[in-house]
Amino acid sequence: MAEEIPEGNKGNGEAAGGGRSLADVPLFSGLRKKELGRIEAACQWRDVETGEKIIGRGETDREVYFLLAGIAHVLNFADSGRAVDYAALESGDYFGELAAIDGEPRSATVITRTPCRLAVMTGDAFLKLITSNKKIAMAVFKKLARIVRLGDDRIIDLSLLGAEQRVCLELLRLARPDPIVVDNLEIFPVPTQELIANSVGVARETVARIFGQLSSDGVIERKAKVLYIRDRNRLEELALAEGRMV
Amino acid sequence: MAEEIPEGNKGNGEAAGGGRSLADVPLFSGLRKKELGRIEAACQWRDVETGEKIIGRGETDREVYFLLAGIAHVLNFADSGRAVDYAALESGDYFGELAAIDGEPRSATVITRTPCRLAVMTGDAFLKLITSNKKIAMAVFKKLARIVRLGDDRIIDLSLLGAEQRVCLELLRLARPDPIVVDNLEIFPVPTQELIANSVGVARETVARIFGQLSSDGVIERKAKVLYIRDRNRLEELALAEGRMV
DNA sequence: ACCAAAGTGTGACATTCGTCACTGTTCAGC
DNA sequence: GCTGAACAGTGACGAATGTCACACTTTGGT
Repeated sequence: MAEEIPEGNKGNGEAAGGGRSLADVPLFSGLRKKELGRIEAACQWRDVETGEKIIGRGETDREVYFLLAGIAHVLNFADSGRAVDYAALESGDYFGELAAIDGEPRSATVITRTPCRLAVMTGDAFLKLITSNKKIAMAVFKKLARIVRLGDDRIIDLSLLGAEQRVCLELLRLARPDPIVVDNLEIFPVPTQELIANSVGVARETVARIFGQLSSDGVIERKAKVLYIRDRNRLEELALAEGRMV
Repeated sequence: MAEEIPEGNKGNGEAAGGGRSLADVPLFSGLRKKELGRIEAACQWRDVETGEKIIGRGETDREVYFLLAGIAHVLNFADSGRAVDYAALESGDYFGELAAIDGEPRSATVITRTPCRLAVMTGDAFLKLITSNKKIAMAVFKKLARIVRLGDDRIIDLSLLGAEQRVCLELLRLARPDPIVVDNLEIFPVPTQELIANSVGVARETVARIFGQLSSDGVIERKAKVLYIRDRNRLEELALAEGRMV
């Protein structure tokens, strides 16, 4: 942990949690204090409100961002207004590395969904980092590999599955064991239907209809901010069913 | 170029073109003879027939392959038999690096579409390579970045566009300027409709119908092994039209 | 030159799912 | 506890497109 900043929050009017240190970014775990300090010195710090755009598709800057607190989403908008959601970023994640690596325009937009605290590094500094530190380089390699794999899977889903299956799969992906009764799965906080729709590429209304069906079948149950998975097996069946049957 | 192997082909009964050298793999361009020799010494060589599987989804090996001659496809099969095509690999490309990087099972299958000559390197050797040579590391970073970008774009297409638009887009992607009349675009060799269908996630018959429509509209014209794009503007219009209207 | 195999063209049909147009519900801020 | 805004549920409807079934054409091998 950075020593000049106490663990608690300091001067973070907006961004909840997280200090002014990169120590909590897994990419830098294992770095010695001194190196970490050097890296921090090369960063700028930024607090942003909910709903602000940090990166915009097509822009040609090269900064790399470290998310120290808050939640942001990686997505893209169609001219029609519909959106495609790629990923949710949380504290400890970084983004913007593609442009730093290949110099191409931003391929996606990043928008905050809660107040966020960010550390900003120039693309060149990031490049120097990944070419000079093997551990960091490997971590970045692994992150890219993970993104590629997730993307490939998503392409399969979109190509071969129907809307209902994709929604069920997404529910399973979002589900976490109930902290109390570990056998039970739940989703908390419940994402909006629109968000799910954008994540699996269907219309919001379709998600609503599928949820309705699942609820009356007793597969899921929504209570306030939590969505309980009542019949995991059934949900998995639905998700795996025969390929698309449209 | 490797000196012990003359430029021409040598002992390549099956695989057309390409010698037994990694010199033509862009990843290794700029390497000195000696280093290249060391890398070559660490490789095994393999010739494979058309239609052979080189990597299978889910397998847990870690080899990295360099394609010295021939064409191979990266794809995945659904249980239903339908396939999803990710990319075509040609001479000079390499593949299999994801598993070497993160140790996870193969995410896709690779199948030859013509006789191929391959150089095979262990995952560990590849890892050593990318952690010890900055130039190579950057080239691999860039390749991964490219894959991520292509995947993201494809996800957008699949989520937002209709079948016809996706097919038109694919045609535009495949089109190359006519070597003689540069203004004209053409596609050669013509891929099978099934291949296009698998690349854009539609049924083969849908591709046939769209091709039929485009032909009678004079937008494309097929002659033997070449597909001519007669009305590029119209094709672009169709590709860009309003988002999906399904 | 012939033949099997691969690839292509098309019709009929059912289904899914997006779109539009609402109403009902929940929630955050006062 | 209100109130407007965001979110969720639902019906009607049609276009897009997958599936099945089959005939036709091209290709490559012997």
